[in-house]
Amino acid sequence: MTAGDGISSRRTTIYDLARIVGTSPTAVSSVLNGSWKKRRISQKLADRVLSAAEENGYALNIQASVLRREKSNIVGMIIPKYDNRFFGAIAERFEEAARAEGLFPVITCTQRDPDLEVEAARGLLSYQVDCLVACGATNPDHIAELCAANGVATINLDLPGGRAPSIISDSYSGALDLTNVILDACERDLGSRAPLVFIGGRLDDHNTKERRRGFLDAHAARGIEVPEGNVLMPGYAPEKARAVLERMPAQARGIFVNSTITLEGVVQWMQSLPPAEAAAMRYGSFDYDPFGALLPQNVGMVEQDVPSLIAALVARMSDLPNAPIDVTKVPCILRLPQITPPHGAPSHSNRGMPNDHMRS
Amino acid sequence: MTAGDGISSRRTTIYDLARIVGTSPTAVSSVLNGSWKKRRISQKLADRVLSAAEENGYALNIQASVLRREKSNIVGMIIPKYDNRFFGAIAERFEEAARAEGLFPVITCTQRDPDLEVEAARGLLSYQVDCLVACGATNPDHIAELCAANGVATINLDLPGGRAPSIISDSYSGALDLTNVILDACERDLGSRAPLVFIGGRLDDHNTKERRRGFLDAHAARGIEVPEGNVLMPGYAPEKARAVLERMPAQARGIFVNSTITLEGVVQWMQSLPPAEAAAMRYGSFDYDPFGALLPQNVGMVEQDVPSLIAALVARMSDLPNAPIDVTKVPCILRLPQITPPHGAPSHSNRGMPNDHMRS
DNA sequence: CAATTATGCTCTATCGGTTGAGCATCGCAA
DNA sequence: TTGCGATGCTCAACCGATAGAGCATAATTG
Repeated sequence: MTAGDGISSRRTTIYDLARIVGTSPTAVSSVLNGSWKKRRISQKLADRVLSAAEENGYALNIQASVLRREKSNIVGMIIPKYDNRFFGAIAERFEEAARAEGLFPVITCTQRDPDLEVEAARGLLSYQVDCLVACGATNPDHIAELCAANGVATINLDLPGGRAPSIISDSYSGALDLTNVILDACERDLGSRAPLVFIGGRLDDHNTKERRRGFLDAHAARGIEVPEGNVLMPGYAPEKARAVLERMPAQARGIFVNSTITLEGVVQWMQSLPPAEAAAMRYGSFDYDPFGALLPQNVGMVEQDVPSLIAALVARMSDLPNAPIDVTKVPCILRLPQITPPHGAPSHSNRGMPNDHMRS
Repeated sequence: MTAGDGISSRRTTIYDLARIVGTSPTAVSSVLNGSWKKRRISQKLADRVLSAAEENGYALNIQASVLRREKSNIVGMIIPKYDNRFFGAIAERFEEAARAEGLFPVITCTQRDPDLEVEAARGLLSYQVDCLVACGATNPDHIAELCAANGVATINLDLPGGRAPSIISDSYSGALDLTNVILDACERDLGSRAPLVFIGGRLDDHNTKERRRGFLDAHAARGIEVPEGNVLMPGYAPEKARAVLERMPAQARGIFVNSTITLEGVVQWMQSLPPAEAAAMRYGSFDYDPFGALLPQNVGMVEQDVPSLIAALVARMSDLPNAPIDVTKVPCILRLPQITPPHGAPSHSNRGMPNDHMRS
């Protein structure tokens, strides 16, 4: 393309191209959006239009295009944070999947702020999104209502709602597995059969509720009773976790951590213990983090299967708006610590070792 | 608002509201966009319009609005990945800052793929962005040309370019500091004055070039010569790092890691060493990761100052399009390992301990 | 009381692309 | 030579919001 002179006052439009090529704006439009075959434009004219567009660095004005069309092909997502691997992966995969479907993804981050969530949703509605994905929303039903009022379909991701189809991880089974792994490690490494401590989240949060249920059931299956004081749910923040851990039951040896964010606080707390005391502890955490997985007393992480979550999401999106209001549960992946192989030997593989499912 | 019946065929427009309230679309529009005072609409009518909008769940059609206006108030950003703390924080803070300025941010992730970068930039141009931020772009000048051809201003973030203002971290000074920290630790803990190993990145990458320069200068200032084989730049991927580390110079005790992504590979490799051998190593890394910071032999991380980077970015954005094509360097923050306090004592604070600059 | 100003609103064109309808021209068969 | 479909393109309306111009009516001034 010719390098813009930097002060090219106006952007190139189909009217400019029409004048340059010597044809009508309609012909230009149909060539550029691919409907020219149907509209019986000659190959010759199409070629001329395309090369003129190239030469002039033409970029479609989506605003005008969407304004006229019935579907925008824009799909929106609200997401709480970008600061952990789970949500980061969700955002990346969602963008990838949307593009593969010929859709344009717009993601916006709501900082776990309920007001910002609604504001962000309204913002995306302004973009005429065909569909809005509410990921980890504190009040998915409110979002769903707002969208319904505008005739826009919604899907809930990560946290379920009652007014739209939901795609979530099977937190219960994941928690059951993780609890068993930690209990096994405590018995094997430390000879302890004491109940674990559950830390992080809030009881009004669906995932926390399910994970707590799995945690308790795993104990029950072994006939281990869990005192109420062993379940600590002060939210997700690391500082909160550190604070409540100061009052942790003395005999506890194993910790079930509800999220990697909370895990930060747990690890900080553990590093403040005398080394011998810290060495006599084991923990496992929900959500996967590559560095978190490498920390000394970590005996397992439950990774949410992001590619499958997104695949389920895309499948539901194609059914919209007639999709049933149901909940799809996607199994989690249990990641066990990599067995450190003898030096120089090929790295020994076990289920879910740290290199699976990583960067594509 | 009245709960949508789910089949509300069309979205509410200003024409609907005008009919409901019994006034003109112009009046409705001016009330909703705030220009009603200037247009001498009465408070009474404004109130009626606002409550009708509320009741009908009205959401502005940005497409139509932007189409008519001269400025879109949309700012775009392309970013390579969401999978580490640095880019995650950049995305979050950028959204926050843009909203605070009354702008609408649209971020799109390019997977470090040069073609996708251009495609994504073109996509954002379609949205009539007023300004496009190219963050960590492999070819910022290409993006800048594309934008110039459309009369859109660009700013480079993280990696500099020659055709637009650039905001980057002061990699050289950060690398100098980090190298000194690692050298000190090797001497103090291991009694070693051997040159460090530099790992990660590519020499055609500006940040890598600057960090390598700081790395070499820190050695030179101590009169330590660095053999060429100590500088390993096989890209950023963890597997690449692991592969080249197999051929690491035998006498090396300290490693300068160019990014947290590369650090993943370094730590995996180190865990494959016999424990005694691993214990006799120290490393430090560019970019901060809360879990990475807590790993045993980590003696320091250099955190890029995201809030300051974004502040500088916003400052430049307000100068556009007349901003000079210059490079703004923002100092990095050196994060040293937290001194583990005696059990029960209040946590001892040193420069850049893990809780500074974290979640707001 | 006429002239002026202020108040409160409406009309109309417009942004750029899309879509259905329409209009020439050409080739070919009857 | 007329008729008819196929080919290749253009016209005009429209999507929803906005901005400038305009036009009543009410309030104020000389």
